[in-house]
Amino acid sequence: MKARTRFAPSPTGYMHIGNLRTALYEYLIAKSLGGDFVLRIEDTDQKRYVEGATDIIYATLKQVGMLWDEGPDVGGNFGPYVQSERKDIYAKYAHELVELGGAHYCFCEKNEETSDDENPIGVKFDDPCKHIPLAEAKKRIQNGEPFVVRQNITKKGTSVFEDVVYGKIEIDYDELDEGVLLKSDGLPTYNFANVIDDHLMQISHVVRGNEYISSTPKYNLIYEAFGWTPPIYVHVPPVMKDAQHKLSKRNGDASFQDLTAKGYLPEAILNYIALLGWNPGTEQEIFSLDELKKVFTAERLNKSPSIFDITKLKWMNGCYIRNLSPEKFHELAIPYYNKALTRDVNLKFLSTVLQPRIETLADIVSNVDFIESLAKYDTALYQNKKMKTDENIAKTSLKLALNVLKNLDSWTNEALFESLKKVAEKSGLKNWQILYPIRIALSGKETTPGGATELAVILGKNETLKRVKNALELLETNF
RNA sequence: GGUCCCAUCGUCUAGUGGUUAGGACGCGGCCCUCUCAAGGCUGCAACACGAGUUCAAAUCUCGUUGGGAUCACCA
Repeated sequence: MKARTRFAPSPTGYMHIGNLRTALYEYLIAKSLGGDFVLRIEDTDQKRYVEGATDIIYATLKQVGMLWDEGPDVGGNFGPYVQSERKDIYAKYAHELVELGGAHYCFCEKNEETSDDENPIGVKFDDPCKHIPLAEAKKRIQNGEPFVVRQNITKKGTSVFEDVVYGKIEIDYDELDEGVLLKSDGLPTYNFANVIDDHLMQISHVVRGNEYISSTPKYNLIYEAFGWTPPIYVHVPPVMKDAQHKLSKRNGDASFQDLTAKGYLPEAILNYIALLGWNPGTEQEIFSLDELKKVFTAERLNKSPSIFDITKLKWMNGCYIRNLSPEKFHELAIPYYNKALTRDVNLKFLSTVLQPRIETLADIVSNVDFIESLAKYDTALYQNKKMKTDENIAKTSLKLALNVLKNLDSWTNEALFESLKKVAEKSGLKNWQILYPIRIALSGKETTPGGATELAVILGKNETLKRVKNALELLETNF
């Protein structure tokens, strides 16, 4: 049988990291086995539908390169791929399930607070409608009475099933409740739709969060009633924000969109989340999607929840940024330059200086602030024990440097460095006693991306000379 | 509360009866160096606890503790 997996998000908002990771594992299981990855939209809860949410799903999957073989937009042999368009299918199977004895019609009033006061935890709902004869129930439906289809749990004993991640799971049938399968609006609940769709779409591996473990026996009962074979189950543990809270949009935790907006690369995010709960069995950590397809096996998925660690993502993102071609990096950096800079500077060179130094693209902004305008700074910055400089040395160094720089025509990093080195030699100063003050004069900052000559190249000759002159004036009035 | 599941450095993890318990992030130190990064080297740091089984347990069993999930006309 061909491996087929599905990603079945409900269009309720943004793409969560946990969702995306589940999608990744689904994609990798299918692709590592040479199978198909199906996209299905689970929009059976009209109340939670969010306009535009499906577009975010499409866009995200495309950005990370997880292309689907079948789905609402690309079609396929098992459509439609949007659940609200499959209403008739579910209704047909729901009625069939009633005939088969796997469910019954229920006419009880909907009670929003069932799980709280009226039906306290631990007390199962015992549906009186279970005992209505089928013929009578059908008559009431024909008369237009609203109804739901509710599952029958008649089996006794223990349900056993095998999970790829968790192994053998045993749950007593007594624990299962007779949940609603088809709602009074005619749409199915997840509990029913997922079984029908997964079977009809010939899904071989069902990958989902481990919160579904305890209801899996109910799904198996439905498969059984229809005489269908249940899929291979792969329940994955959640991605946590900390030891006790799941990562969730509701808490304002980062979504994929938030991360890319903050300058994380889609490839890095994907690589990072692949390793949150899975490992290759080797010490390799950097993986492209194509590499993952080759080495992924569901058997190496972890059982326990993992905490999303932005610090490690940052490091990994830095690795990806450094591995970018200089051209690509420059292209990605431009929007950030446009945001932070209006001055005409050597952006190409700025990119080469920035690339090895930043971990997210957003770091660009804080790194280039001094280029746009030189903030007021304390001349104490010129004091540095290790560099053996202070305001007085800076004053002489800058004077010497200025004389050479103003006559220098070849404004490259190498040329600047060579000529300043000569200044140092002639004056008996150390290289850094010349270079350190220049760097301060050009930036007004203690630490900068790049050294004195690099900053000079970025700023250009005019601005460099201007800033050195200003620095000298400042030093002369104070010392 | 019932039931199910989980438990190795702060974090992500390797480990399937015999290892100096390995790697990565982070943190500290050193080297390199035109500040800071990057790169190289290095240090600190873990088997939740208690019984058992065994010549031998992070690994197997039981219990305890801690955590998570589930018990909707949400998925």
